[in-house]
Amino acid sequence: MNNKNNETIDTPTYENGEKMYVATDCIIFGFDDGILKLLVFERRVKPKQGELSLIGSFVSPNENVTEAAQRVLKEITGLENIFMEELKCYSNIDRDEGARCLSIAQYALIRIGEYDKQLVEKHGAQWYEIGKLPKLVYDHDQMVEDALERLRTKSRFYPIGIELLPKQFTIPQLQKLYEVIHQKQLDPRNFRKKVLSLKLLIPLNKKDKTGSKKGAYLYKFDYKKYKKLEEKGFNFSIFK
Amino acid sequence: MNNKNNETIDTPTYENGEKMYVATDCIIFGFDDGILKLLVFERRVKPKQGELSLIGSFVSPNENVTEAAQRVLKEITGLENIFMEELKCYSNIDRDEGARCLSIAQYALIRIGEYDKQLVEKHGAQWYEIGKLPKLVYDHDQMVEDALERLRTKSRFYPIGIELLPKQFTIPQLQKLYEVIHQKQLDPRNFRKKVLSLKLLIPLNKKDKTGSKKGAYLYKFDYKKYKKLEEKGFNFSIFK
DNA sequence: TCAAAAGTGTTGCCGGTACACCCATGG
DNA sequence: CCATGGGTGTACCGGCAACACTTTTGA
Repeated sequence: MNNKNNETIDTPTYENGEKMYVATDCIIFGFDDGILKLLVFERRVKPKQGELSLIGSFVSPNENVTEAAQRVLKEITGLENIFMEELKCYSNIDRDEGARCLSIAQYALIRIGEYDKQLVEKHGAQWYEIGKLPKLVYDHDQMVEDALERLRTKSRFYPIGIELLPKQFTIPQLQKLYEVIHQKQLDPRNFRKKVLSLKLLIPLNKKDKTGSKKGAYLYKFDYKKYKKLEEKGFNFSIFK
Repeated sequence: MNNKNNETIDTPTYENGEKMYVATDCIIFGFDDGILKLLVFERRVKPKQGELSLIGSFVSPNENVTEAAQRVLKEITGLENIFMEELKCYSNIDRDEGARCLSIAQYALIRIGEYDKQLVEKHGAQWYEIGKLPKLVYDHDQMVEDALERLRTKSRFYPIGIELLPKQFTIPQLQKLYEVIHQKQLDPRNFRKKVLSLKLLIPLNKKDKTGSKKGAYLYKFDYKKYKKLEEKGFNFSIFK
């Protein structure tokens, strides 16, 4: 047993490390009338003035990464307590030409009717439809691609899609959301049957008439019941 | 449109950020004769000398986080090209009392027969059975818990469990692995039927006699075929 | 009155689950 | 020869997929 050969591992003293800048970037999804959108931000200052980027910030000494992302999100949209999840750490050495800087990307799902439009405008942020997104700065394109992939895989087994809909929503709306996320047409009869069989939608006996003349019944998601089921290993899967 | 109110967001100049130490820690799983194990490491130096911790390192200026983790893994086990995936970034401000330091945890799945025993011993690392694990330093307990959770959820839909078995394995071995990971007894007849129906195991027409007198047929996993299926949205799920 | 979307029901089939017996072999 | 684990077959049932028609109502 000899300590000298492996000092870099056995002795993680701080002199061995080099400090780095740590940022967080938010991939903010919204769903508006059948269209999946992303909130991006036009840089008003150098470097890369005028180019599009995700919304982000450095992580301050007095906060952890999650708190930093929540702070940014609130500053830009006015929203708190929204669905946000860590995506991945981006750490390539040349990802930011200015200095060694890594970013922990987080993706957020927001109800597009609820954000503060004035705040968003003030920060030069705009919604872009997924698929019509221009080039973003640095590795932000990659982040968006990865976030989309995560949204697809995760929404297959967890009801996170609900976070993109208004708190009261109709079954056709929910179906449309799944179709857009998964790029796949679904049979409305089977979709309805499947969704209702899960017994996780609470009928509100109210109709939403914006989508059709007949109107569609509104539901809300039974979060409490879902939480209980989830603990027992239940999976909210719409697809087989 | 006014630039002055939002400089902290619109102008991510490096003066606004504070640099931090960035580390990576590896949660290394192994599967040995029906038992799921973790490779942990006894610290030989201060601080926290003699206590148990995960294997980790600071991220150097000339490498990204993945490379750092691969470096550590090779230094300790001699292994390269093994399954490793980012788990989560741990960034609480007081997680390391010495300095502001965040860690990007990665979990790795290794074939327990293949690592370099001498190297492991030299670094003071040892295998512990999951569930009989003593307290680890800092937030490493939390990392292990999160990694286990990830292993459970991910192995439900992706064949990552295979990474823990020898390259040639038997169906009873595979079943045992699933049982241990998911803490659940499975019916051997149904398990076999299900696994074979996926057509992803290549029979080797050889028997492994270490487990029984009769011997069990050996198989290997068809990675190429799986890759193709995965691209089409196929899911390797053993459970419903 | 009609176009457009919402809502309802049936059937066949595949796959999951439950369950019992024979096989091979080393000791 | 027998204990131990490995391997095979069947029958039932529930859930998924495919598919056509009626309802509502604003324009």
